[in-house]
Amino acid sequence: MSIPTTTKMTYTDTQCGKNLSAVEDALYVVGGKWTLRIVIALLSGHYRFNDLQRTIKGISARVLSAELKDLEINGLVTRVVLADEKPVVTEYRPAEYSKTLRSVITALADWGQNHRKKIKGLL
Amino acid sequence: MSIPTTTKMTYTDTQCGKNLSAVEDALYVVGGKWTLRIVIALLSGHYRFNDLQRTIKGISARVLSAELKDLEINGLVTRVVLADEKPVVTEYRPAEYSKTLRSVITALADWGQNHRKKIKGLL
DNA sequence: CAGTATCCCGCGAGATACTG
DNA sequence: CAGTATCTCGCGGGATACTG
Repeated sequence: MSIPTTTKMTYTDTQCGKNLSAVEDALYVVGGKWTLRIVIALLSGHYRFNDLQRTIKGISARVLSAELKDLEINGLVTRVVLADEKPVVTEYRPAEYSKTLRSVITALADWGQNHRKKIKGLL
Repeated sequence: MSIPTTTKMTYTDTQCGKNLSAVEDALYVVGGKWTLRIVIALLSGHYRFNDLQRTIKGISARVLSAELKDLEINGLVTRVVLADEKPVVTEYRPAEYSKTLRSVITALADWGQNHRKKIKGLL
């Protein structure tokens, strides 16, 4: 089965492998620079393209557009066209599935907040 | 807890801002392609350079080296030289602080595992 | 074993402009 | 408003080789 020739441990090792590949799977979908930020904005009620762009500082239309497309592919976003005449009106709605990311987001947000405190303490 | 059903919102909005910047802070430290994988390996008991490189498939020595350096700077890793003669022996130990990342890692791992299941179900 | 030194390339992504 | 079209560039990071 396992081949730790030079090192010991077997249990933690397979645990490690599982964690690694699971985290890799997650990061593949959600590890991009903008992905989680977009999901956060969506879950906070920003549904429109320009609104999203304004909310997520620094993102370009091109990137936002591309990012929304594969969020849709990954089942995290649903695109809804409310009006396709004259000035088009579109909404990007967080799919139910995107709510499963909440635990990830809070874990990350908590850690980030705490880390910021830690950094400030060092100055 | 309640979400304003109107298009204008203020509460959720500032919530969104907080989440966004907190998550950005976290991602800044831990959002790199390799960072979390390295932390996982470290927390699983892989302390040696070559061991880490073997465990984390696909990482090059150059990148691992660089990554370990700023993990050290960020207080997540402690470098310990066990022997500096002849064949140098070094250990990279996960700092106490790195354990605070466990919740992030498990949240991500859980989601990744679940996501993989979901994907398989769609085929 | 634990790294460093180079060389090199792709693509992620910024800036800017345009359209139905 | 909601995007698309280009053009451009840096740097993240792979490959390979070398060293104390």
